[in-house]
Amino acid sequence: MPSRDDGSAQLTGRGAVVTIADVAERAEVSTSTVSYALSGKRPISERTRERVMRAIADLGYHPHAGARSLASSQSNIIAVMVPLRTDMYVPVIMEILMAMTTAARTYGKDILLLTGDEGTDGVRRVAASGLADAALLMDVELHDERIPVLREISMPAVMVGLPSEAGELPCVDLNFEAAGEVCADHLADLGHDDVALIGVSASVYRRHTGFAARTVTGFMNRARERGLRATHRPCDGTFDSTAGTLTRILNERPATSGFVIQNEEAASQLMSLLRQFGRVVPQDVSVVAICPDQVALQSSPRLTSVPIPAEEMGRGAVRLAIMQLSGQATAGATLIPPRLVVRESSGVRVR
Amino acid sequence: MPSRDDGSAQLTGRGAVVTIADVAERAEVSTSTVSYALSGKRPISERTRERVMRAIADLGYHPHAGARSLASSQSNIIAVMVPLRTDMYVPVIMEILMAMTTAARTYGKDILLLTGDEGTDGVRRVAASGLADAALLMDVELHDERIPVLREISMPAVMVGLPSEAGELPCVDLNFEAAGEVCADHLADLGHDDVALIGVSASVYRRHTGFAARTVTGFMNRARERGLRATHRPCDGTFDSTAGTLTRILNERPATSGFVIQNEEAASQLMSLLRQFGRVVPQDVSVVAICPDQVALQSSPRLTSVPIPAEEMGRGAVRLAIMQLSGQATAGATLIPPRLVVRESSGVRVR
DNA sequence: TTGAAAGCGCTAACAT
DNA sequence: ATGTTAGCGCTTTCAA
Repeated sequence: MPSRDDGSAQLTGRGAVVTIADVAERAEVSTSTVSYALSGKRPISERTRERVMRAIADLGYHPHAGARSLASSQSNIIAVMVPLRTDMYVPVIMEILMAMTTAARTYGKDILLLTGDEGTDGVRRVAASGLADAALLMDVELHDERIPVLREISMPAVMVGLPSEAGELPCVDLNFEAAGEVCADHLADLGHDDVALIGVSASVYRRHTGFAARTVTGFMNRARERGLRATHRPCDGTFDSTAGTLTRILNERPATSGFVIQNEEAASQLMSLLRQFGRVVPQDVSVVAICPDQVALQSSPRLTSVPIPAEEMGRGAVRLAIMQLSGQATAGATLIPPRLVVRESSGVRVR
Repeated sequence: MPSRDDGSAQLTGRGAVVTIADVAERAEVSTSTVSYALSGKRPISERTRERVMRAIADLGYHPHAGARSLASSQSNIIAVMVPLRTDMYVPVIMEILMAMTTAARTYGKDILLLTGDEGTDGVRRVAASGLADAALLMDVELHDERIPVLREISMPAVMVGLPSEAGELPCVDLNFEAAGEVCADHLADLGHDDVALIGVSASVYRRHTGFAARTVTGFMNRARERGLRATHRPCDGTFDSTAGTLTRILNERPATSGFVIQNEEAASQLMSLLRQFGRVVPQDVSVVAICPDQVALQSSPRLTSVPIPAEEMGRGAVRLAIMQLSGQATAGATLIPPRLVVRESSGVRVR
């Protein structure tokens, strides 16, 4: 390799390679001083620090990530594993992912993307190769095979979702059980006594993906406590499925005047169908959705909803990972309390 | 730092650190032999290779990513920049992203996620720090500020989308102009002579995000060539907007019997509205959508559509990046030809 | 408050 | 076909 002190530009991928030695030379200090000025791990005189910073700016220096990771055994990379086939609504996944990426940058970390089909080997690989120093797992299942692996490799990890055997592993999720309760309460408060929950597809319930079942539990229990007649139906999100589900509910219980819908695809379809069936919202029936704001706002009328706090979940997961990285304890589940936003789709029952 | 030859397990993040030296010792070869056995950059006898592979498996060895990147100036990481606020339909972005991640792994690469709000500095940073050795830019705009940066840092890069000043930079996209043509042709072939394109929100057209305008161009030109009366309307995806757009079209041109819709949110709404307005699809009107299959399939009736080849776009972008990394030329645009899938929403015009 | 220098684990000449 | 070894650019003792 050509020596660098001839001042010629390098034609490698990195362009002109500026090293810490270059910075040290220009600032007339040692390389360790530059390193410490950057990390703050030992006191540096104000005068020296300024000279160093100046040199860094002048030369456009960026520390080499690989060298840093080799010397410090810290990659400053957080791996995020996203299942290929997920139970969650894709825009929510995306929003969480972006929130994670943004949050990670505020801690000087970057996000590495892993697909679920790399499976447990993916986690092992990035851990063993030192590629990442923490892992975030999205859309975890009740019995997730990645959980034992996480324990085994003892790498800081946070899960988005609520598995049953989380044990000491930290996780972040919306409190879906409380969300179900909030919805039941809202409808009960408005005087509705015959209510129905339209949920996600039956296959999701079968796969035991925590969140779906938890909403049902919260909703049904609270409905019973409030003395409501309540029922629950899955729905796979196609128009025909939504139409079938609604038809059956209205046939079996024509008096149903309150709906909770936890299915982003079906939400807007439900509104069209109610209109088509001659039910005016919110005069005849009230609808409460558990969905991202975007979905609630593009329906007509705009939906009263419990929003999915995607941004908060992403940010929270990163924060927990960073805490673990700095040795702080973070065990247990962080359940975000639901928030009810009342819009135009719910109102007092008119008899 | 404690020496490793005392056999004690390390309690760092990486657990028991297995190095190439450990593998070499166990296989009774030199470290370079292990390295070459892994990279294939020089011939290794079958017997030796087997011993090495055996040792690697026995010890559970994974090369240290940082060390590798330092020694080889190749990080094996590809950065992907996704805009925070995008014009594209989010599930499509996600599918492209996942396809990229999966494709990258087949080349032994990993994907690093960058948000658009890191802006041009983000690209500079990952390039200068050697964090990534190629960049993929999603949802590029017609005049994208990241393009000059890409040139300046001379890092292999591929764009998803079709900017106007692409120059020699490779990009991948669906041929939206041809997609517009295909839709016009399909409707013309079915005997429709009064047709309308319902597009994305006006703000997207204003932002000049290539794809939207290109579809309109292809559609309008081909419609004219085929002697159709054609019109074009933006739509922002809310139910009220879709209803308004449709109402206006039907008021101004009651004879309109062919619709092209390039708006995922509005597609299912449009079907409900047509039903509500008493138009039977496909007997009274035909609808062709430019949208992902998932959207086409969850509508009722299922939509004739030009699918967005998300998976192909993601895979193609990675392939082009890999080609550049290995020194092959890849200049210019790769426009994926549209495919028309006829389903139940289009049929011969009945007068 | 600062400097000198020994690695971190790997790759790629340069040997043989 | 294989071994030896000099770095890659940084962090972090150990010294001063």
